[in-house]
Amino acid sequence: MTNKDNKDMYSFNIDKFYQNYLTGPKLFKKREALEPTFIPDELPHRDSEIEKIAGITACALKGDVPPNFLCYGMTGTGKTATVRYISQKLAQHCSNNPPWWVYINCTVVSTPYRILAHIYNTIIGKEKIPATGLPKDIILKKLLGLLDQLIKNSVCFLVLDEIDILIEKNGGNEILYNLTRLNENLDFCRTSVIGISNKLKFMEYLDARVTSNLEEEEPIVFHPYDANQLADILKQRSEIAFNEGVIDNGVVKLCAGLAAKEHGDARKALQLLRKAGELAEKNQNKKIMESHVIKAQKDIDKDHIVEYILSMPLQAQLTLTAIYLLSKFAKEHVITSGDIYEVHSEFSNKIPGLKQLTRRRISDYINELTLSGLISANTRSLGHYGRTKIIKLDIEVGLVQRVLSQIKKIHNYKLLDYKPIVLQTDKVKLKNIVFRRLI
DNA sequence: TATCCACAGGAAATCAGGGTGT
DNA sequence: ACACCCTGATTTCCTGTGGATA
Repeated sequence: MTNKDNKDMYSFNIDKFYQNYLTGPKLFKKREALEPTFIPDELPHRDSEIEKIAGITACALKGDVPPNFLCYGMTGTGKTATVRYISQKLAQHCSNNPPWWVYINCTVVSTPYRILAHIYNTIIGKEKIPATGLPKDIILKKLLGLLDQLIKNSVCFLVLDEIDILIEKNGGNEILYNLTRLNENLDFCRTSVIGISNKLKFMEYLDARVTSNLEEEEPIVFHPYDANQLADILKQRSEIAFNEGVIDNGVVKLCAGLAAKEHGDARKALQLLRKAGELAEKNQNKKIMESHVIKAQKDIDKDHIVEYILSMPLQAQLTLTAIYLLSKFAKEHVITSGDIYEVHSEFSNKIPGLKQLTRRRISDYINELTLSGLISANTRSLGHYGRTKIIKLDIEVGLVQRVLSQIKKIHNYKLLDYKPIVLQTDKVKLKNIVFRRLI
């Protein structure tokens, strides 16, 4: 460690900071209004979607079975919000026996077993079904019994958010098949499945029998918001979220514009505005300015990367570490998947108890990192020297360095201090990666 | 032009770790 | 204690392949 590594050391007076913060200007009135989970009284620019869904679900008011249907649209196009909005409205117009709603976020609740358990536990209101252990068919039977017993003569909506995640795993078709035809085994209760997906083509991976069950109605497509619509949404929310007059002219427009560039993502727009507000408050500014938005934009991108890397499993983090080391020290060379494997293998000698992975597994990790946008990979043929993937780090080296050094094992075993030495054994490729401890 | 490297990446099997009811 | 369940991570086995080189 040299002095210049400590350049961002400075003295920070936390007491003073809190004091100033408390006496400084108060911008937020109700911060939750900018959260993605917040459902406002009115949903601007989603009239046609609301109308369609209302039409499909209205028969629940009279106790009939609403058909299963799907909602498509990119992230931040209001799919989940609209469905939740409808559920609130439906309840308002249903004095007796209002429908039940079970929300299942398939990112979190991602296996057939857990979906069944989640539905059961949500309805009964406690953790009655254990997180693991029982056979699925037993739980399905239990669930059917519970539905008939507790939700007599009413409807239960099962909302499967991010339903596409389910199909990618095996068993996804089976659980969807079961869920979409629960009614055949129910006497008193009626269920209806609402699938929410941000991938349009996920139906292709679906079994034909599930498709027909799930597409009893035309899928409802949520189109991205344009900049003006985003501005309307932001205006509406900011009136709830902020005190009067704290937003500078142009801030809303800027947020809307930036988010519109990213496929009209309302979530992003709201996040920008919130972050900008937080920055302004932290700096004790009286107003949120455009400069705060610009800064917020940068911070959000960084936060995403940091959060993502820290949430990865250790082996994935080590794969990234290998790529980091290679791109830091072997600048003049290209990085291949074989190199990454070699370097990663070295790690398993350095960290006690760490399993050495196979090439196959590393290949999967490389693909995951590529999908996440942290790296990019191009398969290239090197003729007699085989075919491989050329990997490139897509984010700033310094940032990767900082994040990786936060990871305990990587830090404790000083992996970032190792240096892969690349010897060129032939003119085409780099090979024979040897590790040497740096002093 | 056939060859052959160094992988890519699909499918199925296996393992370990969390559980269950009897 | 025993037989069995569910899941996620990984291994095993495998077939496929672009294009420089022989």
